[in-house]
Amino acid sequence: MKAPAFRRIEPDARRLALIEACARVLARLGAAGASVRAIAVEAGVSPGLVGHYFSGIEALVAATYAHVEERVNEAIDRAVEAAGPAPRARLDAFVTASFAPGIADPQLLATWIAFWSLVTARPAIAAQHDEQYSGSRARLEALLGACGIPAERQRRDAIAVSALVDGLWLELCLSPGCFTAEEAGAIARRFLDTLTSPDR
Amino acid sequence: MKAPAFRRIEPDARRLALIEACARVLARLGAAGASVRAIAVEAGVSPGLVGHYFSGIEALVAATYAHVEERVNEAIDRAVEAAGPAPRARLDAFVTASFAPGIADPQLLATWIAFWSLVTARPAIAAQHDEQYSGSRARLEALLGACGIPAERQRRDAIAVSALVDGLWLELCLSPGCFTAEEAGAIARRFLDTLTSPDR
DNA sequence: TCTGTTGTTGTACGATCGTCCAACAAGCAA
DNA sequence: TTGCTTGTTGGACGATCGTACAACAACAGA
Repeated sequence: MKAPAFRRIEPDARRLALIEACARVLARLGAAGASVRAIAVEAGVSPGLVGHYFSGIEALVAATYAHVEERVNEAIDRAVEAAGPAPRARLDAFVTASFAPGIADPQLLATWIAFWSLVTARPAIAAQHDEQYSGSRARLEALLGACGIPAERQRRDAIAVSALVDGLWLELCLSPGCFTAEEAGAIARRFLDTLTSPDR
Repeated sequence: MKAPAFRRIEPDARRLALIEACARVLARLGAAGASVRAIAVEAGVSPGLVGHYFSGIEALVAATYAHVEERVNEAIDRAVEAAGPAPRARLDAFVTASFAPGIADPQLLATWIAFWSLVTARPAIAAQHDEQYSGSRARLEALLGACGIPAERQRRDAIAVSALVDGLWLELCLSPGCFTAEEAGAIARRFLDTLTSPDR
């Protein structure tokens, strides 16, 4: 009576395990270290299994980006809901959560970099990026609309807020010592003041 | 009488030639394609020469980033100078030039991505990034100061403008079809309006 | 218990990677 | 012209990459 050499698990669960292993490897070793073998070791499976669930390493990276971005969005949404019903408080919670520990994190940046490096060359991945970006912007437009931003300004302002938050997030990940998450949040909230001010 | 098999050139010129070849390869093949051999072919030299001028491929990428960023800064500075003496016009020229063709360019993004992927893991490269970022921010602070931004607000506002411009620039490179360079410039100039408005 | 399905293994393969270094030759000084 | 310095070559080297595939075994159903 010996222990089984491996366990079969549901395909969706295995896919998820590989995605999460990929995210951990990206966080630990960076974009350059995310090889099929390293990911397989992290997931506790053999290298061949990666090819069984994903058409290639690029597809796994793209799926990992989609999964990590979804988790980030969930965390931000929870912060927005926790802020209560006041539209402006919800908008503030959105930007504050974007710089919270675990979100503005150098280890997360590696996943974004690995994905960005594929966007230019692979049309399918560029389409995925466009889709995720427009989804993120739509949620921001809804928050802005609730604050009284007129419909014809929502697109432009959502692009602006998104760019400001992303730029601050990126710099916070690249040089964590340059300015703090609190400063980033204060800068972003001050920008929201100018957008929601009634005299514009 | 036969043509020489190769030409000796001044070390600084050879270094520059390798850096420019690296930039072209990054633009054409992306971060993943920037191998020693591909760069050597692009420069018209043998692969061994790369190791003779740079301690490794990472050092060449770092030098390439520094060089490309300097060229970008020069182009922006030229635009600022061409705007004349009016401080606000110079500030507008700064952001407008940041989205000009050849600056907001997907081909340039590959150089930034290749560099960013090294920042987290390599302390020396992180230090280089901090230095280049603070230099870029200092020039922005000077432009803001000339517009009447008080000294105690210059650091915060420069961080904000830099983040907004970088965020717009990044998205413009990743999805060129999502919004235009003109829209990005308009968004950034509108933000400058709020900063330079006398009532704040 | 036995059988069939298929998730999983482990390796082999060719390609490509970064680095290294002995040999070569271009160009300057004598 | 000759000799010396050293920029440059080009291949060898081991490591690692992504992918493919035949064989194996876990597990459900009979």
